Amino acid sequence: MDYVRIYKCLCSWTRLRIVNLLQEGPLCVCHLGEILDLEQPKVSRHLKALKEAGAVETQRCYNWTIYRIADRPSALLETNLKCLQDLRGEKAQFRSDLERRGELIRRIEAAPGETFPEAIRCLARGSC
Amino acid sequence: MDYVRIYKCLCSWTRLRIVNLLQEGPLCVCHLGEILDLEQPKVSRHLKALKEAGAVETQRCYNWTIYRIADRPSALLETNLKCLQDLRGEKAQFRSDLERRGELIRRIEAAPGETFPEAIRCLARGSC
DNA sequence: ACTGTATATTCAACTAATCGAATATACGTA
DNA sequence: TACGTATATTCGATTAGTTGAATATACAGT
Repeated sequence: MDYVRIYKCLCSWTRLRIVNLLQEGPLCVCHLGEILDLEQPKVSRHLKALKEAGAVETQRCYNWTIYRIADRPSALLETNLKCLQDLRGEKAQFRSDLERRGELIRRIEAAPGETFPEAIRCLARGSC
Repeated sequence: MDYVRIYKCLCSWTRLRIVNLLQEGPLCVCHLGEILDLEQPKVSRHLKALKEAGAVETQRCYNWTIYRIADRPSALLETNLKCLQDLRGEKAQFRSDLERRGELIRRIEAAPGETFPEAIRCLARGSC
């Protein structure tokens, strides 16, 4: 795998925040956008870079594209994913992003069926 | 330490080659340039990026600036330096750069005093 | 002081990355 | 079929990174 491409995909703060969030569990594009407070096309483009470097994988679920950390990353990627996970407590923004993720998921789980389709709720549970 | 800056300094193939070489031992700018076949200002600028990210340190020795891997890198840097070292056999260019480094050092050690001042020879031995 | 060697910096040109805005595509549903 | 939602892509503008060429600085030796 191309080392430079891997490092390039990791040298954006937004993408590091995305990686941090996905290490906690899969998310769809719109939820990432909501947590990070970024417009959808922006999130999409960053996710594309991460995918092309092999850091994340996608799964289609109804209308949603669910992004998750790649389950068999290259050695260099795996090392960095693990290191970032170990360091996630060091960065205030990493912690607050994870807080927001928790709030979002609780909100989805508590909401009535019409607000969030069942699919998105099973995603929140990680069973999708 | 700033994660993005660290990844930025690692996302250039030239800088990865420099790191690979320095992991084997310290080198001055002109020897790096000779091994990599790059002009001196180019090497200097790449080294600056590595230094600003905390990956390398400098030591002045007569006319030469000797660059070496930082001896107390941040956790993220240390992880990556170690990982790159483990992977140095995977990249043909890493291997051939190390070959060229070996040839250069043998040449310095064998050369008569006028060709290479004593300082540069003690550098080659790592005793400078 | 001057010379020579090693290294660092500046500058403008070029290339790559990022962005907002708009649009296109995919897909389930009525 | 048309519609709505979620996601992806294109476009031109802006910004950041890299480059070659030239020049500046640092320093040992004369």
